Amino acid sequence: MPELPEVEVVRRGLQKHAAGRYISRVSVLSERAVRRHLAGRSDFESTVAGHQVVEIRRRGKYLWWVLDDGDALLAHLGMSGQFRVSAPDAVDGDRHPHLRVRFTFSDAGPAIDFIDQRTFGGMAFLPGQAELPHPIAHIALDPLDPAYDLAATVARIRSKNTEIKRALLDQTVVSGIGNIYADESLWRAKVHYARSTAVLTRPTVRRVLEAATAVMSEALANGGTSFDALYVNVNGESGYFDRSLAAYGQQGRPCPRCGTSIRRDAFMNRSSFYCPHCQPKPRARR
DNA sequence: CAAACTACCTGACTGC
DNA sequence: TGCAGTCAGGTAGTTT
Repeated sequence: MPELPEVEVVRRGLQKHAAGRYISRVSVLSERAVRRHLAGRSDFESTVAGHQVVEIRRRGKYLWWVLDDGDALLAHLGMSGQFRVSAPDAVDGDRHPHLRVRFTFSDAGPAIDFIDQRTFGGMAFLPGQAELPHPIAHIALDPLDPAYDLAATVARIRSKNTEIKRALLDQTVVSGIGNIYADESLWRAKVHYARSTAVLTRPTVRRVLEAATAVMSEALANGGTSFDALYVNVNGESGYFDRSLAAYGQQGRPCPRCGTSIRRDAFMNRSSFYCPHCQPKPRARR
């Protein structure tokens, strides 16, 4: 599912295929895709049309189109959202079944489609918020941001009273990490998902965060992670990082480091994959 | 105030 | 073959 590396792949694709172009028409096929745009579907269509796309920015799993006049078009892919360059010969009767929003441009180039099966994704037009849209002011810097502060993030995690994986998934602590990269980071750092942040040492938390940065950088270099057609880049192509996963989705397979069978636990209403030998369960605390 | 829980969604898959 | 149940999981909003 789209986490930081996958969203960054999409950002780069949009930067290449949408930046500099003038939006001539916006068609919202599903009102739910613009539910965060409080003025509604037709207002979204008429307000966004006519703008030029200046550039595409990203923080964590959010991305936003910087429009001329300093306005922003904020988007989140949710679980299954995609931005796709529409096929050159696409016609109305030929649309993707989960097409939610189509952006048509004033030039002869292809439209950009927002496609989303599970409809957790969406977008909103935010006037004058190109620098940092207000709805994501609470989202922490991500590890690939030049201003990301590792030491401060270590301190923030250690000040919390929770389990390490919950802290990694908390987008107000560090952004961009989802279930896949949380598990991979913890496996690399040899830390169990339920270890208490309050008692982890500074070097241990640092090791986990450095692993997160490394694994997401490697995934980005491989075009992101995808298990199926739900995650693809703007040209509909899959990344290759799933072949490099050591823990996530690998239950029953040998740990690449020690050979012990990878386990899967239910945690936080989702799955956690880990090596019971490399990442021993914390001792129960009273 | 912080931590934890839940609703929101659709489609693939499993078991009977 | 069909159908109910389970799973996938990021975020905002609510509850504890």
